[in-house]
Amino acid sequence: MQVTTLCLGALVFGEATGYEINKMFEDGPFSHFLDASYGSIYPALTRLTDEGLVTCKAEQQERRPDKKIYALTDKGRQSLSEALHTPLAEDKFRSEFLFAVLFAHLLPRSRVVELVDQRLAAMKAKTEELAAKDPGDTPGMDFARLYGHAVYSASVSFLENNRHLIEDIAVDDKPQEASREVHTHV
Amino acid sequence: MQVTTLCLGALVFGEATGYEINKMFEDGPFSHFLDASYGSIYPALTRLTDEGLVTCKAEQQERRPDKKIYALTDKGRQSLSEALHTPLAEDKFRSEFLFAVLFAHLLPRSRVVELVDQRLAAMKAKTEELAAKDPGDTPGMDFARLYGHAVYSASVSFLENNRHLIEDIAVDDKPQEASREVHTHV
DNA sequence: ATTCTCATATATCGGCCCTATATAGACACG
DNA sequence: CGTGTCTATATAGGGCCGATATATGAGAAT
Repeated sequence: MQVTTLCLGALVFGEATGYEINKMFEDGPFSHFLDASYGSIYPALTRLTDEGLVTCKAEQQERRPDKKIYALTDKGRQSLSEALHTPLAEDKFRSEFLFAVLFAHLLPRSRVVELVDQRLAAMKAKTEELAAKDPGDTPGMDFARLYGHAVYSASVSFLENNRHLIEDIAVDDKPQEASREVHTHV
Repeated sequence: MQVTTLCLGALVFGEATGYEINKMFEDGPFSHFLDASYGSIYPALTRLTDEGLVTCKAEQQERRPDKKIYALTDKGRQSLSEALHTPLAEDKFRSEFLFAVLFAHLLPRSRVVELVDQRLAAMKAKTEELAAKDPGDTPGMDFARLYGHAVYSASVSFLENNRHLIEDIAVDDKPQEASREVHTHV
């Protein structure tokens, strides 16, 4: 699914600028399971305008570059609908953490512990973030939020209960490093 | 983290050809949380060879193109270690299913049900796949497998318990479509 | 018997996309 | 009064995926 389609989706929720669409992917309702950035959003909006799937009205601002406000056309709405009726791609999941875990036996224990701690903190933050119900959310957003919450909760539980599995296969911290640290403290 | 680093990781488990490395991402131990394809793997291996991070010995085969077997050098092993000691990128998760769910109120109920069914089937397949312990797996792979199993299980449970939330906001199937189907049956 | 598909194996092209950067004014904080 | 952050658009460079090309052998289907 291309960024153009994602932009059409973003505009279902109302007209918006490229900047605002970017925020939806960065911080907003899409941020947890989609990504797109300026480098793809602006060209996408230009293409969509050329193809008549969105309209673009430039709002003149004093001493500022024009704000370009994009809105869906009927053709655009129909195009999105078609995309949602064709087979969807499977979820893509990419985790450098799990990649690193594969080499836990090559890493000092302190590094593995650090990685798990960082990840656990990030996961807990996400869980909390997704626990808060926003009254402005649509039912679809609500479902996605609850889904994410369920998955992140499971993730946190697993990590807490099983972190020892990889921490115990990591190698002991190098003696010279440990002693160096001690010395600086003493 | 670039594909070059991923290739270094793949070669920790033993020497391999580009084709075999691709399989590790396609079907093998990496497939659940990483991806890379020919278009990036072959150029990566060339770059790594040029930089002395891997060696390449060509094994001549009768009536076949040479098989190029790559192996890690000490420099390569060190480079991987360095990569694992620098801050890792956060997990990336991309789900067209959740994107589609945001527009459940614009889709016919039958389509939403279909999407959930497909996804549930895919998730269950993954869960089963990850339930099987392979004696050849390293402890790191085992951890990653169990992690995936926990997350996918939670995902299946959530979907089964909450699918009604989005199915109930979908619009009724269009009368003319429904009646058309009925007519063809009658 | 023959055809078709799948598996082995390498490699590249086109196009999409991310990262980083440039530009520029408003506003707040110290 | 500088520094950083927010609004807002845009592009260049480079990385990566998907599709395709090339060869051949094995096994399945017809």
